[in-house]
Amino acid sequence: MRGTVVTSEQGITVGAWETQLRKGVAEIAVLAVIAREETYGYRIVEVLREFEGLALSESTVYPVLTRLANDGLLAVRTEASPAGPRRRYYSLTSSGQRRLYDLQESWQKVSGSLATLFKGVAR
Amino acid sequence: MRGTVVTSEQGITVGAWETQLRKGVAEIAVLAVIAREETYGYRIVEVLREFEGLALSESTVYPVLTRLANDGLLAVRTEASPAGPRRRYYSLTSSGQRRLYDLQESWQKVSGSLATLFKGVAR
DNA sequence: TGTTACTACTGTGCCTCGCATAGTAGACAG
DNA sequence: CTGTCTACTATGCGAGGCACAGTAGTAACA
Repeated sequence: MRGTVVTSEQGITVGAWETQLRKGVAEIAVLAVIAREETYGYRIVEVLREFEGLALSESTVYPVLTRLANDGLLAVRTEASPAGPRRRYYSLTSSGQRRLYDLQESWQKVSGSLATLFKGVAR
Repeated sequence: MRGTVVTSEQGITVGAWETQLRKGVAEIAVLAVIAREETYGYRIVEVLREFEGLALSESTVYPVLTRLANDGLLAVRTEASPAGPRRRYYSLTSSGQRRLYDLQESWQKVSGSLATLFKGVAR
């Protein structure tokens, strides 16, 4: 019932993500890092390690990248590394940008709701 | 590695929750509702339905309550309902209050980190 | 030259959680 | 006595995070 239903034509979208939010953050964090600058998996792991509470292991990031790319949210390009195997550089497609925007909206709602909820809690 | 390790004696704690955060919000939302006032499962579902992005179904809330109670974070008391089966009223134990506080801390960190991350994103 | 270390990505499998679905049961209105 | 709220219980699935393991490229060092 309610908005949980995926309205047929758009597959996995924000509605489904709001379900996923509670297992998530990973997707939005990865998208945000890529939105700042085209980059590759190993680097994303390093970058997110600098953000408290957002650290993700490689075994989380790589599958996310694969999934997002399969969903058409990311474009890929490979380039030789000066110190290792070829890097797979990811950038946002227009759907990817749109998705990031939508996820940010959802995040704001949840975040705002939680803040409101916390206000009623004596500490 | 890092804080993900469960330091033997305290079982599932904040470290583990920071793993769980990404599937979570449910736990912190439920704890927060109970912190405001002693209440029961069905009512929690109703209350959270009023918060955008925090709506949880009964099949999510009840298992959460059971788990939190088993972990000693909630105390239970039953009371007859004027219009249905007996209600199971939950309140926070001192561990529960402590846990809620810790979860709020973690939430702030993640939330703040995401906000910082978003700042670097052109829109 | 072979060992170590860092870079960079791939693959497998487990465990937890959210949730859809279904069921039980009390109270009460028509 | 049927339907509709209220209130909780039980089952099972799918998705995702992550630990763990493996492969491979580059380079320093003995």
